[in-house]
Amino acid sequence: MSISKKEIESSVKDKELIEIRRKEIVNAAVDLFVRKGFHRTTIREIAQKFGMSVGTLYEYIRTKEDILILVCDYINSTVRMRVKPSVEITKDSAQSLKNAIEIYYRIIDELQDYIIFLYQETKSLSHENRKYIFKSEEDMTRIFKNILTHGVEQGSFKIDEKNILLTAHNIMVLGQMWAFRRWALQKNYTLDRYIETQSKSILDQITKH
Amino acid sequence: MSISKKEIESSVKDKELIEIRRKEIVNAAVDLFVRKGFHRTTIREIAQKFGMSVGTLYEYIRTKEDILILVCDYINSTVRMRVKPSVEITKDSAQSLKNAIEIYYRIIDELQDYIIFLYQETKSLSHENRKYIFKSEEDMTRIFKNILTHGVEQGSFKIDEKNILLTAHNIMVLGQMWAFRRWALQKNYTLDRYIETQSKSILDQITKH
DNA sequence: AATAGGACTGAACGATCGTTCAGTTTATCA
DNA sequence: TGATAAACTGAACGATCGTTCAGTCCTATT
Repeated sequence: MSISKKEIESSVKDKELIEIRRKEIVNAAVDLFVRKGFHRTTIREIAQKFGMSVGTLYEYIRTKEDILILVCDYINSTVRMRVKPSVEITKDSAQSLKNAIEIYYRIIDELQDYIIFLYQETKSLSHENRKYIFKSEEDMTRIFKNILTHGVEQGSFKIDEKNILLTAHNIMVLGQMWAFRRWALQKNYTLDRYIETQSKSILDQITKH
Repeated sequence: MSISKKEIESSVKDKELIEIRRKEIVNAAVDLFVRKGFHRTTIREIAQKFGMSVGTLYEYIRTKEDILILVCDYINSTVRMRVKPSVEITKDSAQSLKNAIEIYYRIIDELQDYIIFLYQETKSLSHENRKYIFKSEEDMTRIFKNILTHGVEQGSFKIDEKNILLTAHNIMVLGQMWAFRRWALQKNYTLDRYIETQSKSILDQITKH
């Protein structure tokens, strides 16, 4: 599924073992990265945390950046894998959108440390790999875009054709904001209230009055 | 004005010279930081760029993080100094808000590299200094909050008391999004269109129908 | 049991970089 | 003009860290 996993070379032959070890690496690295940041985390720490030597670690990756790719990829696909199956496009477009927003925002709340990490460390990736992260985010945007387009087509929503994409981005950013502005928001609002308020104002905005 | 400048110690006695040198340091550092990131930029590069030796640089700061504080502070106060005097609370609240949004969004467009930098490197600051950055962002939020509150009081806007703060945050994040989602937005919209669309939808949402 | 090769180990390497400090230059003022 | 202190210099220090590789361990095959 994920592109990067296929592209990162390894000196180990056993494909299955590569999968197992890389999962261990990601599990160890994701906590350290989120807690200390990419640059402050050392290869030694990661190796120690999943109980292997530095040398072995380097049998499964080429560089430290490879680990960052694996981690970013893991976070992205975790979010996507949990949103996608829960989202359904029904006849009641307003309800579909409301559901999708709620699911997405709750996952952001749950994975807020990871979301913030993605925002902050994307720049540590090479140009090539950064493009991959953006592509992944565009996949998520498309989910909301589809719901919106469907709602417009069947007459539930009233959005200028050209603004559908923008609305999809707004929905996503207003969710992610719950994570990266938590220092201000989470003192003043509960998650439930936040979801309710934001989704109400989004729906108000696009529903025919 | 800025807290940090007073708090960073220096071995140099001449207060005026400190100001001058620190401005040189910030000017040199801001470009390098924005282009290469904080961790990838070396003290040597900064010193070389403003034409002084590493030793001299260390007469004006204590650690590398001090430079980061100076730079973050510089970016924040630049934005604030340019927004604050241009914003005025008039009788026409809707127009006041529209103006404030336009001014803020245009500055974000102009300083987008700096805004992204702030988002990404805040985490490299110590807890103490991060709080300072958040406080600075709250100052900006207050500008919008005041306009909104004023509009509600005189009956132009209809916002639940408890949601005024949230609306202010929404306005700011939808602006900052122009910078940190430029990979998607700036291909599809012009700044003028972006400002128009976003401010229209914000105003629609809070204006009594 | 012998052997081959895949998987693993961690000490060592080399490069980088923040920071310091002994010494030099410059400016000030008696 | 000479003395004093502030300002400046950059080589050197010490610590860190990504990466490598010569050698060991383990497992499967004959």
